[in-house]
Amino acid sequence: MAGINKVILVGNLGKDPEVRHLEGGNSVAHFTLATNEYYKDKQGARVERTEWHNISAWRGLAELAEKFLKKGSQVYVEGKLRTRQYQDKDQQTRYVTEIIAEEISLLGGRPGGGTNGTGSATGSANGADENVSLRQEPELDQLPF
Amino acid sequence: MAGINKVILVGNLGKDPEVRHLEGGNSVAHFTLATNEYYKDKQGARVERTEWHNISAWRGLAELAEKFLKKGSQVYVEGKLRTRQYQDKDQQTRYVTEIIAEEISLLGGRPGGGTNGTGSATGSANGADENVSLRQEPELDQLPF
Amino acid sequence: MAGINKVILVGNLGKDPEVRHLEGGNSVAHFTLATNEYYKDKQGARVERTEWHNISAWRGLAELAEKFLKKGSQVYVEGKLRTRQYQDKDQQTRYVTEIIAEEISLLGGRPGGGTNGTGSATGSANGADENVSLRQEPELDQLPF
Amino acid sequence: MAGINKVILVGNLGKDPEVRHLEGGNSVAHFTLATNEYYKDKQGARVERTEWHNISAWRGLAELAEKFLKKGSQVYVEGKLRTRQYQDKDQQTRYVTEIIAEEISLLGGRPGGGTNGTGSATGSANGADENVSLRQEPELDQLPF
DNA sequence: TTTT
DNA sequence: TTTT
Repeated sequence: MAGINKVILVGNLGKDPEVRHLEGGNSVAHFTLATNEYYKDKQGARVERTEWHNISAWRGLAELAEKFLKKGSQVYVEGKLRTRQYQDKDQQTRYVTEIIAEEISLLGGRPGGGTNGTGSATGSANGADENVSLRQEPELDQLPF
Repeated sequence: MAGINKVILVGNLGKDPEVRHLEGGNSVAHFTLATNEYYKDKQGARVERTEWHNISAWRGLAELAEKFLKKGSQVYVEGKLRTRQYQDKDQQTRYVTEIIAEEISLLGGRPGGGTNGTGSATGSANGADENVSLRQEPELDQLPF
Repeated sequence: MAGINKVILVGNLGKDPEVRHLEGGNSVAHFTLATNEYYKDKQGARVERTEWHNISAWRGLAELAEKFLKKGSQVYVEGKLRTRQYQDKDQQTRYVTEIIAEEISLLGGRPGGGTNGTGSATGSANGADENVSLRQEPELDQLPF
Repeated sequence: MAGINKVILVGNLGKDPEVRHLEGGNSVAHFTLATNEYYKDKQGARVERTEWHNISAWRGLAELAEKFLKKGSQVYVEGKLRTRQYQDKDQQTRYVTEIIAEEISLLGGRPGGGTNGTGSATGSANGADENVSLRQEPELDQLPF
């Protein structure tokens, strides 16, 4: 029986996305996303806690990430959880959990959600003036699961 | 700025939950949840892929899990992602990603979604005839983050 | 700027779906879905409250509904909200809010979540033994908005 | 059996919230939220479509709305669907579907997502500099269902 | 490593 | 009635 595997995040990119263009025309972007939450501890002090998420975006979503997202951008990400295993340098099996993006939408107003270290202060260059949003179903057989 | 960190799963338990009763009256349940998906590969063959998720449920949700969930049960789980780090036996830092449950709802009809290895074929004993569903906000300062 | 408009429901069909096959090969299914919740009133008495939702499913999702869903079936429905206006018999403008389905997944175990008034007690005929689940993006320009 | 009734929206307020302070200290805010989507029609022309949602926020969420939200603000709203019936001026039964908010989070960067008709251009007055976010379970027996 |  |  089919199940549901859905993640919904709203947060800020920790760094500019890293994009790799694969042989065959495919491309993939990776970035980390911070989601903050606030609560009071037993002493009543306000505590901030940040959770970091590993996001993978493929094909059209990788292109959107490359063009429009950068360090600090506030985005909505919807996707699915996937835990991959790999061998570390000591040949130990390790696991890493990622969110495979299925929808990305750039949030925030005019001035944009972040500053680009490399300059390009061209007004709302990466702001959400335009409609920066895409939904894309994963082509599962093309992912290196 | 606060973010959104939300996971929604519908799947089946891989094993009976493991419940620990902590000092101080707190309790925590752990279980794994399988979400299946189906797709066609390039040759058009039907492929099934199973993703396994680590679920942690605290306090009231742990009690619900202990009483009503077992291997095979079909459940709805809503929660948040949390990646913990720990030291493995070689003193290497390792990471594991879990879903901290905020809502659990037992799905499925009368006969229940699973068989209990220990017997207890008492009709709808663990079926969803009753309302087996609970939402509970995490008390963040009480979790061993 | 693009927004997010998402509905996630788990509930039971109130009646068998009504399916219309439109000219041009398109088809649409309508059904109502009940979601129950339980709470205690001020006197501590347990109260059940049922919310009814109007679901519209198009094309492949309409076919899935026609083939596999019936009165009582427990389903997961994901979709988007849409409020339509129409003229009632007195030429008054009226509004109705529907959920346009984007994903439907039949839940529940072997015997299935419902009985079919027309018989067909063929074992797990409409149970979720098979993978009865489909995601389908709406072709917005083909919907009669 | 309990169900799931969940709505997730990201959009912009059409007007400032209307807040009523009820006898007994309770309060409720109403506002409309626009979610935009973009698609291409059969001729390939880009079309924008706006869906309007009726949001009701109670108690703490009403106070958050009153203090921090205004026309144009970009917000995340999570809640549940509820269809109310009422008698119109001709004593006809009418229905209206609302989203009862359970979580509201103000999105957007410094300059804030909207302009206040009454002035107060005080920098980030309504921006999301602060953590403007609240989750609150509905006290169902206190809502005028 | 983000954001406020 | 919003936003871009």
